[in-house]
Amino acid sequence: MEMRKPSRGRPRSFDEDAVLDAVMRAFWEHGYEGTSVATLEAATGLKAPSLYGAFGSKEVLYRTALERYASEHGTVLRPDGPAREAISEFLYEAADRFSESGLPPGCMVSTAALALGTAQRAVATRPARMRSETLAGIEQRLRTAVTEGELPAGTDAGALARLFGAVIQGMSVQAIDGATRQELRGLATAAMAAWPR
Amino acid sequence: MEMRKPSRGRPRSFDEDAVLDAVMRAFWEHGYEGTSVATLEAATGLKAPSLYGAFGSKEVLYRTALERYASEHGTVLRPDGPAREAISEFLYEAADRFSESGLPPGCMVSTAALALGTAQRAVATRPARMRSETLAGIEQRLRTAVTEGELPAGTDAGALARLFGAVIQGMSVQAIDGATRQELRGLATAAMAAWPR
DNA sequence: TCATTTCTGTAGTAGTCGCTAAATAATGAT
DNA sequence: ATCATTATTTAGCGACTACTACAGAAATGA
Repeated sequence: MEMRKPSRGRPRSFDEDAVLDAVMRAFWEHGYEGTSVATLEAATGLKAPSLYGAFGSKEVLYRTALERYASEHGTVLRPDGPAREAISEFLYEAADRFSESGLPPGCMVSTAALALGTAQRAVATRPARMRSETLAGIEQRLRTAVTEGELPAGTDAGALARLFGAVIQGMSVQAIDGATRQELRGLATAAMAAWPR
Repeated sequence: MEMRKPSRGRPRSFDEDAVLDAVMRAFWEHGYEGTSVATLEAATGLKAPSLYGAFGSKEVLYRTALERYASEHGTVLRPDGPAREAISEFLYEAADRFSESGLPPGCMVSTAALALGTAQRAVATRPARMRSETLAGIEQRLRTAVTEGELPAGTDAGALARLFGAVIQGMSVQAIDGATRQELRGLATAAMAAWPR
């Protein structure tokens, strides 16, 4: 992907990956507008020009951090096996991830950029698309389960997908509000009772 | 509640209630940090000194608007009748309210102040408590339903309450993401399948 | 009419926002 | 050593933030 430039000139004094990790945590915890460049300086130990030199702008920094979050802390639906187990695992994994000690609570995507000033609306587009893709992924999985007979014909796959998506998003809110891992797991268990039979 | 001051001096040139309504909509749509005083001036047609004279500060203005939202656009659990119907109505009413045309989408409380800078954390306290109280209210209603035999003994009322709370919160996120009223109602229907039997 | 009270608009405050020009430092190439 | 290139630091940019001193306007009671 990334071309390693032949190292001419003064080398970077920081590990770009570690810095991006710190940036991600800051945005994860305080959101886009709640995280100032001064906050990022404090979180990374770098000065603004270094951040801007390495990444470009606060907006790009946020997007990069968001992609990193998705790839390192995101949850994906297991593509094989029964759909019911895939969904169940998905919910329990979310419960665990949203309550991971040493990491900010909740999901960076679920609660990202829900309320923004008009100027920064461009920032909200990407997380909104991520949420949309998650819903679509769940729905597709459920549709397949219907055609394969795991779910009864006539099951409203779209509504069911929205339900499980809502459960994830609500778990994120409750994690931020201080719900424990045990409570989130109980929530996941209760949600699985909505599985059609 | 409010003492009407004996009207000496120049009277207000604006309807305080209408102004507070406009302020509420602005905060509802753009959140606390996403709404600047300049935004509020544009939304109300007033200048800052009038707003500050009538209310006090942006923080007080937000709290006042939030209380107004809760009393005028909030949903309460019907205290009588079967718990199942109360919860069901609660979900459908939320689906309708979150997709009311002419009003901002989603719930001002569910998605309020989830990610804030450390300085404004005081603002997040009140909506967080409101969410907590909603959860507690649902749980109490379910507990009663267990003791009255409407729900099977051994039902995890706490987990079930968290589930329905999460559904509300997730519906709010999806409403903001553009879900239609019909889709939200379908979500509510799917959620009610989790009701123990 | 006059003084008093209260509100409104003008015009600003100090502080923070995201961002960057310019100087300095550290490296590889010659 | 000297140059070219890149990174970091200092210092500060204009724009915006929440907020307010002040003066004028509009109502009141005396």
